[in-house]
Amino acid sequence: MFIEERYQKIVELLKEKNSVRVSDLTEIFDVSESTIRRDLQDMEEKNMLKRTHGGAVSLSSRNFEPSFKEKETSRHSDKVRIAKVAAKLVGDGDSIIIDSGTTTLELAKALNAKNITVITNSIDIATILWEKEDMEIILTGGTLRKNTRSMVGQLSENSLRNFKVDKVFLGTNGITLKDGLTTPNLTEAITKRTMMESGDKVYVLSDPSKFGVVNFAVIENLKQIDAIITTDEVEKQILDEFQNFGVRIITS
Amino acid sequence: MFIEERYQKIVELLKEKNSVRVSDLTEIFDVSESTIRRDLQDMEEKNMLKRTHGGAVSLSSRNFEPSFKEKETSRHSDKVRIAKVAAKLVGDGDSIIIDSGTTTLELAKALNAKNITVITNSIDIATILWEKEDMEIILTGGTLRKNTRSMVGQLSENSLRNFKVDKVFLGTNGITLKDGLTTPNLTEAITKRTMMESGDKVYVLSDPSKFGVVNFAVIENLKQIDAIITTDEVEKQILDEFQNFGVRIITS
DNA sequence: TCGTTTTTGCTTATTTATGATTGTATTACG
DNA sequence: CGTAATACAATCATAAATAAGCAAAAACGA
Repeated sequence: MFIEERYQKIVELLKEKNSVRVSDLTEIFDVSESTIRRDLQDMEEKNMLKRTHGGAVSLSSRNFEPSFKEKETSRHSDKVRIAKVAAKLVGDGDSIIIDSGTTTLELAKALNAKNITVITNSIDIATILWEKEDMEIILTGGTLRKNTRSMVGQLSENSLRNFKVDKVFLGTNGITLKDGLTTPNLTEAITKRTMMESGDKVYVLSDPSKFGVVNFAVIENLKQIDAIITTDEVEKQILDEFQNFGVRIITS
Repeated sequence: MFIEERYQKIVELLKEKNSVRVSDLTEIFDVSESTIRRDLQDMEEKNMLKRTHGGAVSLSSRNFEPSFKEKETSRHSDKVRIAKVAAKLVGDGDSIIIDSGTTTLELAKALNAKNITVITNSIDIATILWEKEDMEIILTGGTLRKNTRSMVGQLSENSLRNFKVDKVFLGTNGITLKDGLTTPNLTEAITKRTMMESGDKVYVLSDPSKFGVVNFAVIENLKQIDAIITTDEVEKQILDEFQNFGVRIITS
């Protein structure tokens, strides 16, 4: 078996399982650990995978597929449900803004409208959309915030001011009646606010854990929002309060 | 049996088995190893297969897209060498622009100056730099060009005009004395030109295969360039011509 | 026919792929 | 928090595969 064939096979294995172990690969190919390590090193240089202690993971899985643990802890299934509802709001030919965030990332995956224009400040969302056909993708630019992999700051806001889109899909870290939408980072809050100003309709995607949470930086009060998309796990009483306040609630 | 017939037969074998060994082919055709190697070398140049140590594998099964990853593997070592030289030009505290491209991607990997600011229009470069410490990363924004994974267009140029950096590192698809720097896409050419205007020093990273090549869209003539970084594989005579023209050449 | 070009095989020095070994780094666990 | 277990990089030796140069054979054209 040639090196090139091993590479192919490793790529295939990564597609199936998202990760491979050095020890398994030595058995599969019947070669030494040195050889496998060299293979992985080579493949990492060629951007074919990401090495880890003990083996390697596929690049896409690293960025987009939440690991097993993450899925358990961070309400992944809620986010997928919310994203599917949000995706239905996007019609063929729409232009939309998608904010960075884990829930909005799911929205990007779920999008299936034809011929749409998407503006985003998230590198991960751009990478997801990159593989879809029939779509114009515009990135806002800006300073890269490393922990959210999003572009924020003045540059980002300047770009956003060039556009008026049909719909804006925002993520948030906290949402209450009194303080509205909040997030831990001021710069990010300002970017989100600019996004709201660039859209006709503004939707907030929020899993149940965000309700009642207040963070440092206020994005905007609820009056500017057209609807909050969440799941029916949120207590009915809380949702009613929001609706009485004039905010539309869409549950999945 | 004619050479062409051997070629055909090898292609057939590759379709069946996905890989062929030099040793098997010598038996099948009853010729020497030298002959088989020459055949494979020829066929690789004609993009009929991919050589490996010991034989060859078929292209189709390997990678369905000869786009980005494929480009990366061709002349990869050249690119790494060039990138290392370029990386040395970056000093602590510098602000630089890095253009999109496979060679400049290697530069991003090789960067090791402290406390620098990097402006780029490449998602892949941003992703590489994302893991490094001590670095501010600014993305230009713009429309996503799918085959180069870069941001181009008006938005990109507007962003770039906000900055004056110490050094600009550009990729190119072709470089000649007469036509200067050229690339196949007009929009991308304009973005590159804007980058040049935003920098004090402009360096072009070019592997040897780009010399003498002219593409559709002219980026800029050579007068605007401070130096071309390449390898010593380029014929001395050609490099001399460039130097006589007033362009500094840095080889690795 | 003769000189030229192409194709081929052989030889040798070089490169590549691999496994083993050793000391070091990272992770897991009590 | 410290220690054992595991994984790692770096280095070396070796065998296989390769590139490059040369010479012979075959094909070709005038």
